[in-house]
Amino acid sequence: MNRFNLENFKRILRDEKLRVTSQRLEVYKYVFSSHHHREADEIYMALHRKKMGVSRATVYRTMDILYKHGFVRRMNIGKGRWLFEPRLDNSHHDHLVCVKCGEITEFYDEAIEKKQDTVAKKFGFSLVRHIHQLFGICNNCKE
Amino acid sequence: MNRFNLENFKRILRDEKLRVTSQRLEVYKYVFSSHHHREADEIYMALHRKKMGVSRATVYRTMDILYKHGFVRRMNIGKGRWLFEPRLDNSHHDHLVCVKCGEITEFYDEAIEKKQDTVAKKFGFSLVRHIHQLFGICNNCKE
DNA sequence: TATTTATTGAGACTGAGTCTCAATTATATT
DNA sequence: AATATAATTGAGACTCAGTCTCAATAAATA
Repeated sequence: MNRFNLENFKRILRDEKLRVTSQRLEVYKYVFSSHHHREADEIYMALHRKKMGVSRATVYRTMDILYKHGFVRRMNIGKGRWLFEPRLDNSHHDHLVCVKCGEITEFYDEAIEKKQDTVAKKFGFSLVRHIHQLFGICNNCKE
Repeated sequence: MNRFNLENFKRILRDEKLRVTSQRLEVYKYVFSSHHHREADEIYMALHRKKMGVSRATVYRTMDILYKHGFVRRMNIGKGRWLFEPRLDNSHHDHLVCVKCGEITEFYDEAIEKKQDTVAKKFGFSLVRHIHQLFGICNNCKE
């Protein structure tokens, strides 16, 4: 069973003495309605179009909460922009990004994960998190 | 011998029909005067303090040229900011970043590099480049 | 239900980076 | 060397994703 469901989101809000507001729930529902990787502004615009009455500031604030509690992952895509990805399951993975069409493919490689721990240990680091993105040209974009 | 020396920078400018200006050379010299990882604005401010007469726009434009020709690597550090790193040798490496003090340690792991190629091939990607950063707490910051 | 206090939202603000265009200057041409 | 040509420069306006403000609103609590 997935930790990152709506009930757990509400529980965390209560535990943190944050209020369970309709705006926060709308943001959660939109982000978790698909596997899509989305930008914050995209989320704001979508809710705005649907007349959900959620302001830009609230979208950003809610995405911070979701991020801090591990509900979403965040990818830096340059120029100060983030791509958010809902954790629909608990699994960790990294990304392959097509530099032509922007398509994102997820991958997970046990050997790489283990090697990272080895490297960190060698330099006396306690690993907290990592970023691993491979950029290339996907099959569809090769002519 | 390092490809990324001043003479090669000048040669590339000429080959690309770009002019060899004193401003471009000043930026190059500052970036290649140490191993430091620097932000574009830091480079601008340093040259400004030294009264080198290089504008912010020119610093950014020159960093683009250096980046496009592989003279510097670029790390996205969030909020639309980049950290540039001179390639004082030809070697590729990735980074360990301390989340407390910001210290950056370079690492290179042959096995990880090879595994990346395998992963890319599996998904039909032609690898262009990659980002691999490990975040943790360094020895000095553990109390 | 009244009270308390976190949350919201319109819009101003931030700041790294980009762009504009007249003045400057590196090259090419003579 | 002088002139012509066209790339480059720089001051400062602009961009725009994201942040902040603060009066109004609405959860939670008594």
